[in-house]
Amino acid sequence: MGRPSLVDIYNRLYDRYGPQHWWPGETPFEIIVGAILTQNTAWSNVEKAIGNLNKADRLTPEKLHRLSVEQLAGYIRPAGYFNIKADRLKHFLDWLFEKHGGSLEHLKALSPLTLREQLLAIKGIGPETADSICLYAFSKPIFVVDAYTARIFGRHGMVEPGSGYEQVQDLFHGGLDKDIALYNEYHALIVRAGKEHCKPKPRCSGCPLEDLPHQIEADVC
DNA sequence: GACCAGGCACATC
DNA sequence: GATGTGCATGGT
Repeated sequence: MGRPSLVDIYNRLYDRYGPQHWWPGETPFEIIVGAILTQNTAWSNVEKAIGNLNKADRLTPEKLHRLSVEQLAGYIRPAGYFNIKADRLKHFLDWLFEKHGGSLEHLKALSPLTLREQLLAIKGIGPETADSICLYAFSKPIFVVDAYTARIFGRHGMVEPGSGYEQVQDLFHGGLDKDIALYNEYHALIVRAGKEHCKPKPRCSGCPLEDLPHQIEADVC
């Protein structure tokens, strides 16, 4: 088996797992909040935090913006890192209201790269969070890279070991059609496969990509 | 109890 | 520029 294309790998993942129905958020704003809360955190914990905000009827930009950082932290506690994330939500909301009048429509009207650049300038929003917001909240054609993406494609020798975020992203931007639905589903499938088969300590057995070439022999279980 | 989770900022070398 | 550390809850 030689090196497969990105599309081959996509098909293999899709055949195994089927559509993942991402992003599991109701509205663009809920997706943005979820993107910040899910930083290094299991989605099940994020759901509890978002549930708290929903139950308290706070899940709009206006209502969240009125809360103090301490109040925010109280609601999002189950998501972990709640002090830091409350601060990050606050930074986003302050920026949203100061620079864009609190309007998500205003954000949606920005070009993909302008939106990405502005999001990255907000303290607490790094490349993955910015790109998740661009793709999943605003349907911008930007591929989302996460720890699983780097790990899986690194272990299979498709990106150089130690590659940075943009280098991994370039692989996908260069090798795939600029297709929002494809970007959306591909990232979700990578996360799905990673959860089951690509832990930091390798457990490749049963992985749909198990028989593909691996970079480091020790990475094959 | 150990390990892991859909990162990021900051300190230090 | 690379590498290490703090941040925290909750599931397996």
